[in-house]
Amino acid sequence: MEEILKGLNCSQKEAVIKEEGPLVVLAGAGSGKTKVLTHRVAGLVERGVRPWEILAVTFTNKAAKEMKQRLEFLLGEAQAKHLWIGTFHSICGKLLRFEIENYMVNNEPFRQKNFVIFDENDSVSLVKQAIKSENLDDKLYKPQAVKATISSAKNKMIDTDRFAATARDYRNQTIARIYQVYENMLKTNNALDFDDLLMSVVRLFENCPEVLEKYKSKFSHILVDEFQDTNLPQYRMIDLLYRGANPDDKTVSNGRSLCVVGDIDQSIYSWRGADYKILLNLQKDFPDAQLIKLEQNYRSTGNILEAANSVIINNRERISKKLFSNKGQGSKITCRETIDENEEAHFVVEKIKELTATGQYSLSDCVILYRTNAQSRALEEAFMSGKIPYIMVGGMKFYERKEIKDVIAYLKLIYNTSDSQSLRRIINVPKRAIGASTIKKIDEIARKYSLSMFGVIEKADDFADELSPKVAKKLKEFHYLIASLIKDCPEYDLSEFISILIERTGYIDDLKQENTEEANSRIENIREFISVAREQEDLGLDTELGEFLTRMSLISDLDNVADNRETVTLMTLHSAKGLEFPIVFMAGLEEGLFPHARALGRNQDMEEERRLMYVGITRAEERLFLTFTKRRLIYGDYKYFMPSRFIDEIPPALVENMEYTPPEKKNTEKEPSYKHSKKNFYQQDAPVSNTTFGKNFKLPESLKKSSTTIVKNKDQEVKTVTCAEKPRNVLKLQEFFDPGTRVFHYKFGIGEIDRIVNVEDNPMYAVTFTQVGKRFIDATLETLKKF
DNA sequence: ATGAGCAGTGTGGGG
DNA sequence: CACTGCTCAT
Repeated sequence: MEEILKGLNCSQKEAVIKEEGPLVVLAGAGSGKTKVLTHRVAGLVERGVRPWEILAVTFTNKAAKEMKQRLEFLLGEAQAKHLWIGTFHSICGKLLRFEIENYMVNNEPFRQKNFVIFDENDSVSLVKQAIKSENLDDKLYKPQAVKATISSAKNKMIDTDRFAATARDYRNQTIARIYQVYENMLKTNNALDFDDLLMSVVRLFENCPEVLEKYKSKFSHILVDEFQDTNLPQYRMIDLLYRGANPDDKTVSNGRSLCVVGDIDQSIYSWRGADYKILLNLQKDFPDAQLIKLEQNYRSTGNILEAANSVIINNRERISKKLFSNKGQGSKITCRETIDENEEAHFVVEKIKELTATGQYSLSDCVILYRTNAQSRALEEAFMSGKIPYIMVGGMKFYERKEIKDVIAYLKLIYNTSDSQSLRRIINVPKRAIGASTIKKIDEIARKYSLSMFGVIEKADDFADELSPKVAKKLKEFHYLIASLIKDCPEYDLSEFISILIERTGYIDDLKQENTEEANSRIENIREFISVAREQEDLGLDTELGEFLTRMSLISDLDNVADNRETVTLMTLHSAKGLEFPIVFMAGLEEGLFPHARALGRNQDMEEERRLMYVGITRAEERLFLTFTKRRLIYGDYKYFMPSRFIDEIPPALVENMEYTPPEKKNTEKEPSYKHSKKNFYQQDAPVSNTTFGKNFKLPESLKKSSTTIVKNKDQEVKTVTCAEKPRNVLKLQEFFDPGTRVFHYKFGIGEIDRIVNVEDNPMYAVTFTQVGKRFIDATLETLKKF
């Protein structure tokens, strides 16, 4: 225990020690709340609590992973692996996989246990189908907007009946109809959307006392991180797990505990139903709760902290709290106005070059935060031109790419043939001459006979008067393909099975025929996906298809951000929650962008914007740069902006302004050349550099080559595969690099080959890159060159 | 059934 | 600007 308490301050110790009952920790930014949580878990285990009795809920998978790692260190792997650590969504997914069939609605299970999870795209397109099937105009009822309404209802635990009953106007009554149809469709697809994961667990607990009792007695100690971002179903779930169905039960606290950690100043997810009032009201719900405040900040310098404090005091709805630091004043905050988003981006790039030039800071010390994803484009371009490696969090996620979604759709269909969404996605990919009209017909038959679309295809012969023999033949072929895969799936490891899948479906062949840069990169991505599966097998993760698919649905891009990479990080302010960096740039501080236009004039929303500002500022340890521009390209034309009010809320004494210098005055200064000629700046350094580019990275048009995928290096002989029409039949006398060879990859930079492995009969290099870590690279594509 | 070309519309953030 | 969806020709 002494070991565990070492290095903690008084309040932190108190929070770690408390044995029984409810505990609320109000933890300011950088006050060591993660430390409190992990040490609390370690302390419990040390006191004899069994690891599997502890449930720790975090906000992101990344945070969960970090916590797990720290606990492996503190407790050893043997103990740590039994802990239940995860996000609400992943824990719900796991729990439902076991228990969902116990939740009965009208005498049948709410879902079968092989349910699939629909992501946002699937859900929106399902809503769209629902709108169409109700013969409504999807211009009047925009699928996205309707989905958002349904989602917010679900986050308030409002089911279809109650939604219909409380719908006052015609529009909402119509949405109620769509909601009902949408729910029916989810059910026929045996699918859940993200919101359902949470809501279903609550309903399960409410409707099934035995199941609740089972988990209530299992989890005697519950910890929740980032509690200010909890929504109603999440809170209900925690409340039910801790107190059970009877909140007045006084024996609850016997040897049990609930510890929630949060900071209402960092509540930034109200738009998805989170409500910091849940945290504020916790002492009402739990009168015996102990309250601990952590106010010492161990992260930021005085100036940064003071800026954060001065901004957040403008919010009216908050508990007064003032963070203090013992790090000294530190540097002033730098504020910079630029002419447009390109100059803003170049300022950031040049500043980073300057800060890292002396070796005092490394690229991984720097982060650029912005309000909207759209802002990333100009920044990315500037980093590419400036040859600074960067990694972008968010944006296009790995599993959101077409080819990955396609492969996952195959897997989902194989796992759960009721999933007509996935079937629609891949029934004609690659082309099988099954077009839109056929799909429509299948859908109609499916509705008529209450079958899944796959069910219709299975029984294609029975619908001879509706499907022509030609079509039926094609469908039978497709059915045979899927059926054979279903049959063979259990016989193989997952990674092997995926190889077989892309082989038999002809997916890779199809891409190979295409023989374009894009197709090759898709092939690479699929191979990487196979490697992900393989790696998960190696790590001993559960690669049973259902578990794997759940994990893939819930993984977020942030989770893949590895540490210690020599790259700058780009991300939204929302993604940055819980992270810290020595140097922080906040870009786009303009009225209408940040605070966002949709928050102007609405006080509640404005306060949330301000909390977002607070989150941004408090990510910084040593240096903080704020930038804003006069004009910005939106929808293709320029809009003009005023500086953000949040800048004015920082005391001028803390700020050092770097005024914008008009171009004509600049000749005498030693400013970078980009200010003179934007065009030149983009054109000057064309060749691909040894940098890591973001996942959205596309080669500039000028660099695209049709015949090879390798960018040649002047002084290095590189063999390139000359791609004929059928590249796979070209006789290749290829020499492979040996393990240990230092290599260069156009996307991942420099690395070293660990070994050569075969993935679906394709040689692949397992390479550890300095910047992106371990990757599998197709050896036949020869994208690697000796370094 | 498929693909090219055009018109219309949209971006707040994320599991 | 970028993406989707629709129309029309093949």
